Amino acid sequence: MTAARPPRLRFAPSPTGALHIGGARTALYNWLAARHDGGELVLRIEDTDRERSTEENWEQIVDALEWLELDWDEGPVSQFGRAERHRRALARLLESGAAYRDAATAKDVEAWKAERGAGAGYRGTPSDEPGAAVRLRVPDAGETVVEDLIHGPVAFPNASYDDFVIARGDGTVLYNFAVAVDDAEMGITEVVRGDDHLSNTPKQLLVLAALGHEAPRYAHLPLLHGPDGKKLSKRHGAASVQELREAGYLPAAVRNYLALLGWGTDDDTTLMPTAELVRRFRVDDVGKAAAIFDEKKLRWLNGRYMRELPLEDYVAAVARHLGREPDERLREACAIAQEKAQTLDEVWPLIRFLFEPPVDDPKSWQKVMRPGVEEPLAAAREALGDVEPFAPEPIEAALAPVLERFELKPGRLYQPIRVAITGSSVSPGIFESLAALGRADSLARIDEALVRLRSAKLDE
RNA sequence: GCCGCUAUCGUCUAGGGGACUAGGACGCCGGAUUCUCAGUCCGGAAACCGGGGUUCGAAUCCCCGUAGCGGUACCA
Repeated sequence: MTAARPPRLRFAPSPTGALHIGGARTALYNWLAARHDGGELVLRIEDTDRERSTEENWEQIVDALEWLELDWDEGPVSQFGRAERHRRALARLLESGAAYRDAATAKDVEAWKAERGAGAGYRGTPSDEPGAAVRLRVPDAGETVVEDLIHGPVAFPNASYDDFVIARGDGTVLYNFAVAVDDAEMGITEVVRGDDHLSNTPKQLLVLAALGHEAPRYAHLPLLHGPDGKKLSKRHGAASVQELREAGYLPAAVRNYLALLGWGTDDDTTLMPTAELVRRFRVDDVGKAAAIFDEKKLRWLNGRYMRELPLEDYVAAVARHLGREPDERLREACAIAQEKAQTLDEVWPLIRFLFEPPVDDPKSWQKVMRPGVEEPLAAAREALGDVEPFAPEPIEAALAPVLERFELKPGRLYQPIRVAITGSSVSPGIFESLAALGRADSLARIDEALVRLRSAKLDE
């Protein structure tokens, strides 16, 4: 047994819109780290910027996490809702002299810096003016070191940091202050977040030190980039969790894929169910380099998960995605399509012919309904009329003599049948498709195709 | 500008001084499965950013450069 207490982590997104894939990965890593050690996960929404925080954005985050099936033990906690505690901490710093009021504006700070030369951290002058912001005193000498779980120790010279603003003139606090106070007061032991916070960490460490709090352990995750190597944005296709859901991906596959983006095992296992992820994941093993989100691999992984799903679950997932009832017909349709789709989105085109008339696809028709198909197709129709029972194997057996009689390669007969009953040259296995459609509909559709074939001939 | 992070096939990665003729996965190319597509199976092409060091030996350690990224707000 290890001496370490179970860790307490937090996922702390700002409610500025849909949860991005990068945010989702951060959430997943926090969740995995917490579950791996039997720790706790707190969901805290960083909403101290009132203008950018809307209720709708809150819901989007919660909704995304729920879809990903990532649960939390506490929250969602509103950071803004902890304002009173922030005020108390602020008062303490003001009293001890660790922080001071300064009336300088951004312009003043700029001027100050222009005078001292680049690189010098701003140092203000205490003021009693009403509306003055509160700044933290940053030491001129020495450095602040972040002992990062992923990067190792990273040193930042104190002189390069401004006496930064921790509270606005109106008394509301700023991010770097609120985060430090909350992490400490909420008993957070491990902070796992994006790399973009690494250079902010010294500020938080300084706040923690001024307050006399112990610092949590930090792990800064490399950022995720789009296929062009740039920071992930809306331009990169499915960039949010919601878009992933709409594109027909399975939560379990997304978790597996996301886990592998920046983290790997020494044996390079790729397919890892969530339980295995929980068992093997360690933040310390996360890589340092930014990764690019590659939807191709996600598709492949998703296909693997789709095929391994028990039929009941598969039907349920497809029904939910299509907004249909998981009835017997859908169940039958899923049974013949499961091997073929990589995303839930790809299922409907394959099974559509079981619910609607054949699609009108001129390309398929032209490619397959060449001169000479009429006779064998008519023969196939006759053979199909006598099949008993109307099931895959008997159907195949009934069609074999037609193949022989016309000396056709299988595709020469099956493709026309496929186009006749589905309208498309792509479908599940032809025998399964016929059986699922049923004898009456199958024959009727082949008849219609024959009529169309004959009238086309007359037109020539 | 200043401060910081990062750098292995197209992509995700393994590898952390000799086991590297640099391994796996996705993707790609070719072949097989004599019903399409998908799947599956087999085979193939494909990488240590550049330059200096340290060392008997460097993808691995150090330095410089280059590139990418992040921070530098009374945003988060």
